Amino acid sequence: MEHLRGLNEEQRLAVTAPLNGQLQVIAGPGTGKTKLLTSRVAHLLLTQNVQPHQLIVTTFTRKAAQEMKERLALLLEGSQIDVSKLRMGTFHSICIRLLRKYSGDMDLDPRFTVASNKDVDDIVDALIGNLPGLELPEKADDVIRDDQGRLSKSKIKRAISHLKSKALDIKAYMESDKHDKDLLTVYEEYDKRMKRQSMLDFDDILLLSLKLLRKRKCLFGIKHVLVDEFQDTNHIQLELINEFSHQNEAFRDNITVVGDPDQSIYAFRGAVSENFEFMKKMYPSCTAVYLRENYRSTQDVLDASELIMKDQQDRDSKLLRSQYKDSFKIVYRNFANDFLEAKFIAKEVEHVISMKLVDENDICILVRSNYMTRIIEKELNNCRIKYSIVKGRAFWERKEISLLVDRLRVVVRPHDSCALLRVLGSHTGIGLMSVKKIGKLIDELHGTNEPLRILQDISCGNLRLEKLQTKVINTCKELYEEIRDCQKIYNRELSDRSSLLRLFDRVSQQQAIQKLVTDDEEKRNNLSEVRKYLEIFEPDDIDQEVEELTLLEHFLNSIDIYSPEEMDDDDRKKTNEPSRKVSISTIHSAKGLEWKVVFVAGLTQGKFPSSHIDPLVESPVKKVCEERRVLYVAMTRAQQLLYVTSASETSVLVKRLTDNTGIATQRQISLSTTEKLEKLARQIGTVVESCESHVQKYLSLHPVVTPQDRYYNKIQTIDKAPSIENRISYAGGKGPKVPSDFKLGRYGYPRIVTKRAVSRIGMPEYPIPDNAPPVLAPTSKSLNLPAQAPKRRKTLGVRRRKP
DNA sequence: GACAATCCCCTTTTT
DNA sequence: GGGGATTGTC
Ligand SMILES: Nc1ncnc2c1ncn2[C@@H]1O[C@H](COP(=O)(O)OP(=O)(O)OP(=O)(O)O)[C@@H](O)[C@H]1O
Ligand SMILES: [Mg+2]
Repeated sequence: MEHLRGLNEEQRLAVTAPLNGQLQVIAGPGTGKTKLLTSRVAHLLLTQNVQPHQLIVTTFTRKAAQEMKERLALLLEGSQIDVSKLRMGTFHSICIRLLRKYSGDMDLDPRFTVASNKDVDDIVDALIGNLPGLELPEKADDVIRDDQGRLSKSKIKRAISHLKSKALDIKAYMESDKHDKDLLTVYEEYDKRMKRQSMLDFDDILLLSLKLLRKRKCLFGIKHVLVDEFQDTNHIQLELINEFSHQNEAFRDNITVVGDPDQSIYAFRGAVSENFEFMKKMYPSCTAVYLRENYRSTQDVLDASELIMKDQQDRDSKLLRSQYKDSFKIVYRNFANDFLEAKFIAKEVEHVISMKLVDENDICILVRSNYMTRIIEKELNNCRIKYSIVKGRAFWERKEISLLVDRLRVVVRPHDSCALLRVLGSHTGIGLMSVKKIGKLIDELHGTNEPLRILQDISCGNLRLEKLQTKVINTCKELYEEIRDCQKIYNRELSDRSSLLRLFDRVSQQQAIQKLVTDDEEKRNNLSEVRKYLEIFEPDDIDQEVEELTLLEHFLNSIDIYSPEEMDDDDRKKTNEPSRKVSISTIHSAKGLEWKVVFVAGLTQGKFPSSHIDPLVESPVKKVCEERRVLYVAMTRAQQLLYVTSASETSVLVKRLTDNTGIATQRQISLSTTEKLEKLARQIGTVVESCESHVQKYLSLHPVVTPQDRYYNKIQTIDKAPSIENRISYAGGKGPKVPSDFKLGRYGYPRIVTKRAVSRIGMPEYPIPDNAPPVLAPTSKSLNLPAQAPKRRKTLGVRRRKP
């Protein structure tokens, strides 16, 4: 029984549970739930006479699905079983395939497109503009309005998504007695626009699939349904799980779910960990398995994480046992500002890599929100550390890429007004107003005319729009002709790969794209990535049987399902050179993953927990509980070394780390003595040469900074100047350019900050390198500072330790 | 009045 | 990376 190897007693019990029946595995992080689920799939395939296509396995991300497939392939080696036939993926990707195949049953355009975030944004913006009558100050702050009574884009999006995740379509919502009339109007407008463009949003995909499966047993062969990360399923997903398991009368109600209520972090999307209880009520015969052994982390990581959760109400403490012999104290450290925090992380990463304790792939830096990655990127760049930002679909949402994709969409999707309007807006000479006007026109005339036709009418003067400048009309004409040109290059008859590549080349030569790409190597590289992808892209088997779509259409559809990481992987297999990169990720997308070294950055009051309040959906207390779980998930990603850092004011979430002595230190003790370092290396399984010198280097890495040092390197504050610390230290942004003659500080740090910045993050403090030459103190006058440097000596940050 | 360019500030989390 | 305000230009 090869597939049962490497499992403990309890895990084995779960893996070999009967094919028929329901099973819940409820256990903490790193206890091997995902491993168990993978083994169970193998077990069912190998010993229970189950074919791959008779199983549904849902994972939380596409990456997780990919990983599970790879592990399964290993477990099933030599067995003739074709892993690719498994229905494995996220709920969404499984359902998209289903809907394409059975679109006929749902009266659905089989060539439907999945609306991107941008599409949804544009649609909601347009409908807000179309419903000026709904701006009602007296209804300020309701479910769809902001504090001034205007319709709010984000609120509308959330409200609609919320309805759909409770399986309320327009009809059902209308019939519910406590519906909001205005929300209903907005909902209808939204739906109208989506339908017109044959678009489905993420919630539609689940909702329609549920309806489909209830109407017709499309998945009649399914014998068992397996679900990972069950604590983050929402109402409609639980319904889907049920429906999946009702498709085959001979094998009804066969479900295995695994998860951990403490790791439920998607409440904002309707996830309810109570689904464990709901499921138990639905299936009283459901059995449960609990696991205690943790195979991922050291005991210190587990203890610190558990300590954080002590504040959690309604929770039994969960004592996990680490399987590691040696354990190392976690690091918690606060910095004066986020700039220094990022610098510390970069230095630390550089150190552990340079001593060959771990390599880049063993390291991850976790943050609460996406924007926090920028400052860290910048510092890693400074240290020439290779990194990659983990974010599934983000590649396709980059400016240059999405513009290209929009232009491709326009060529083959005649109803796609979202893409057309964005393409239009990308031309110089056409501004917001013109786009809005034309958008409105498309809205009004859609019944009889395709968007492209309307563009044509505008460009040849058939449709006269008031106050539309001739400049705009000319641009429309240009665009129209260009699109026609493209359609000559690529169409139903000319849909081979070389035509597609020719189309790509034509489109990427276009001015708006060229303007973005010149002077920006990264953007250029991104575009050639896409071209490379087009060269090798093959539609999925499953998708191929669906419809006679052209290659380009298949490609556009695949964007909804595949992440660029997979592109990257293909690439890597080809060139056969493993790319080593530090991961930077939000905590939410790091779910289920693990690294030897983990940094959790940005535990700063107001940022994490985010000061964002959403009293309409959750109570503030619940919100903090969820944020605490987010931190718990983050910390439990670590196998050996865990760092938690913050800037300026410390988050309430980590109070216990600072209050309790002996939990966290300010730098890694395991890197600070030869003996500990050797132990650590042994546990990791690497060989570190000359530990002694690395320890010495580590001790000097974060030098003690005296107040005098800080004083001499003090920052000049001025009233109105570019907020340099933003501009220099953050990648991107469209703020003021740093003047070319801008003086950097003595040590390469910015010396001028705005008063506003100082009030926000406090006066920056920069460490002085050991080899810094002496500096003459500037006069207090020139610095606008008190005449005397602070006298009291206080060690900042690191305390010297006895060797 | 429409548009582009510039500056300042803020930024939840994802399929 | 973008929303919003402001300014200068056509
Ligand atoms: N019985 C075991 N013996 C040795 N290693 C194990 C065992 N079970 C799991 N592991 C290892 O422990 C690590 C964590 O396992 P896994 O990812 O399955 O945990 P999990 O419960 O799914 O965690 P999470 O809640 O974070 O998703 C993996 O590296 C896995 O290979
Ligand atoms: Mg897991």
